[in-house]
Amino acid sequence: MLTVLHALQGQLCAAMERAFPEAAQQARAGGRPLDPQLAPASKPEFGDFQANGALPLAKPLGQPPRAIATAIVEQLAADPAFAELCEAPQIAGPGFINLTLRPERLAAEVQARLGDPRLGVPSVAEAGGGGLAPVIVDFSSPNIAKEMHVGHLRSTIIGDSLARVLEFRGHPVLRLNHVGDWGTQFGMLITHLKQVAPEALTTADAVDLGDLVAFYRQAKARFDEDEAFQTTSREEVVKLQSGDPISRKAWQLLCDQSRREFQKIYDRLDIRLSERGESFYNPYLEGVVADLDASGLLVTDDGARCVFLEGVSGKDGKPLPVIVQKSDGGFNYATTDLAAIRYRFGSVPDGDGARRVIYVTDAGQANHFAGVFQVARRAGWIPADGRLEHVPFGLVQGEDGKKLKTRAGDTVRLRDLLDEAVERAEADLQRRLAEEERTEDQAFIQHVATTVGLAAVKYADLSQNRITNYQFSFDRMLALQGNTAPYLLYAVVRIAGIARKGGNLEAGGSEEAGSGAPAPLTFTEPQEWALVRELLKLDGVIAEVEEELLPNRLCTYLFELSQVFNRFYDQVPVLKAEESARSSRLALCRLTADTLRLGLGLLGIPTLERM
RNA sequence: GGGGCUGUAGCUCAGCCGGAUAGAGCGACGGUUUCCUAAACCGUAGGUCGUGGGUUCGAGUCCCGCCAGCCCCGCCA
Repeated sequence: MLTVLHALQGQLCAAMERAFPEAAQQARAGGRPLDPQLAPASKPEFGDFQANGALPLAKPLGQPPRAIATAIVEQLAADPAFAELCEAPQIAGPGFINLTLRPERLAAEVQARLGDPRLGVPSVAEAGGGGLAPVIVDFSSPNIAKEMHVGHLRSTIIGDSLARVLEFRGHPVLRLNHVGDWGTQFGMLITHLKQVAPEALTTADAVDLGDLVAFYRQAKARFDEDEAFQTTSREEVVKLQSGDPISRKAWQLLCDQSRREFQKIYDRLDIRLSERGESFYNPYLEGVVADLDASGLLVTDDGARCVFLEGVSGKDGKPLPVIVQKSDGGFNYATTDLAAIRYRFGSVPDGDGARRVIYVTDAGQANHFAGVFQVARRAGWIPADGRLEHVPFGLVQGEDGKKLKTRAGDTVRLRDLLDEAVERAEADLQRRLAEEERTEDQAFIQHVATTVGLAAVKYADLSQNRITNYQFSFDRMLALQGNTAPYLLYAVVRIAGIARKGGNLEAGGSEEAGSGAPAPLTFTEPQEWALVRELLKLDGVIAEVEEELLPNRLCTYLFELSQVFNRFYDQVPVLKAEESARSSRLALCRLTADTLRLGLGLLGIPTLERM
């Protein structure tokens, strides 16, 4: 419906221009051309669109807003292109102009989508031609020698979904896993392992990952207390970063082991990622500092080299620094992040040539990224048309409203959390099968439980506005009613049921064999029209997610679509309908299923035929 | 001390560029099944949008103050 919206926008602007030429000219001269304030109708009874642009004109024109609206409507009515799209506009309330599309236009839009694998969502690749600049989505980013936990869940799921939406829109997307595989933490770990488990540094898988995690914790504790250990650790970092073969080998083994473990999770969640860890940027760190120095941004303070931020003051009103080289000469995470920005926007042989870079990390890093982004901007590393965006998200909390922990008080491992979701989904399914006296084989039960369990975890996370903290609850996410994955999956299953019971969904608008052109779609019931209007919103929703990077907007849409469909399903017969209505209703079912499958697919959620 | 985010129904949350009577789901209460999976549908009750100002034709939405919660703040990431 975006194309219709654009057409109406143009017609409204032209109508306002004709109705109030002087005001329009003045407005243009003032740099603020008249705006019809066209938007989707806020309520179904207002039609499809509303234009509120008459109201703000009342004061400057010295006329009542309804009179202004009337003048605009008169001009609109004189436009044949408008008359073809819309019924006669209604003026309502203080001066809103309500627009309702002609039924045959709506039916034609549905018809067009039935034959379109993209369901009416345009691709930037078609429009812009080749040579599109890549979009980078930086997400997940676990740390080597640590297990993935719930904290990584949000980044992984949100990042994956955003990448899928951008890919669907036709952007070349680089999904980058900026794993923590460098820096002080490795010095600590290697130093500690040399003393307690030297075999881990020379032999693959000599200790298992759980032990490695424990060793890491011990190393961290020693680092915080023991000065001699700190010194040795720092020396170890220097050895690693300068390429000492023994250190490199140990590092490689540890990374490989962790990587295999991460990959199991990614495979389970069907997430594709290219690993490009912090270590990748090691060769560029000195160049970053040199660049900053050359731009005159660098200041040495307390022995550390830093850039002082503009507009951000810390204690005692002093500007806040971003430290890029520590007093011992080492680099830190800010240096690495700066090197990454420079590389990602850099042109192709020595960079990615990206024009949009998106970081999906927790909101706690907002200050850090704001600082790093400012430095990058001042250093001139971001092209004029480049977009650099931090996509923050809130904490995962338990049902007590505190940070999610196990009963024993430990961090919840992602693996365990996914297991539990699948187990609970299976228990629910078994209970339902027993109640309904259905029998299904083990493969079916496993497949449904796995799909529903993982879908529930993903959807619960994605359906919430990411900026707020998110209260994790198995009971709520697996609930069979409400804004949950099972509710949406069930809508798809219902349509699949219609297909199984004899509804030929693939026949397009027509069921008549041999008849070349499809029979025209005819809709009579309000539930049909409600479904038609809902289906046509898809392209606008996708455009919004692409721009705002809020997957919950897509979730809300899919939930509302499912609700409208369930109402239709409940109140309007499909298979038992008279022939002319039957084929049109089957077409609606098919488009609904396709829309739900596509939308859920963009959330990383596969659908089911039966459940 | 400085900065960021959040505050909407009993609970969990939506609310798009400021727009008409603030919306869902859960929970509560009451209905619907000869019919495509009732994992559904229909209805009722439930609100000082933290609070006080301001901007304007119009504010949950924008601006300022205050209160509460969470998070961050020089050489960890």
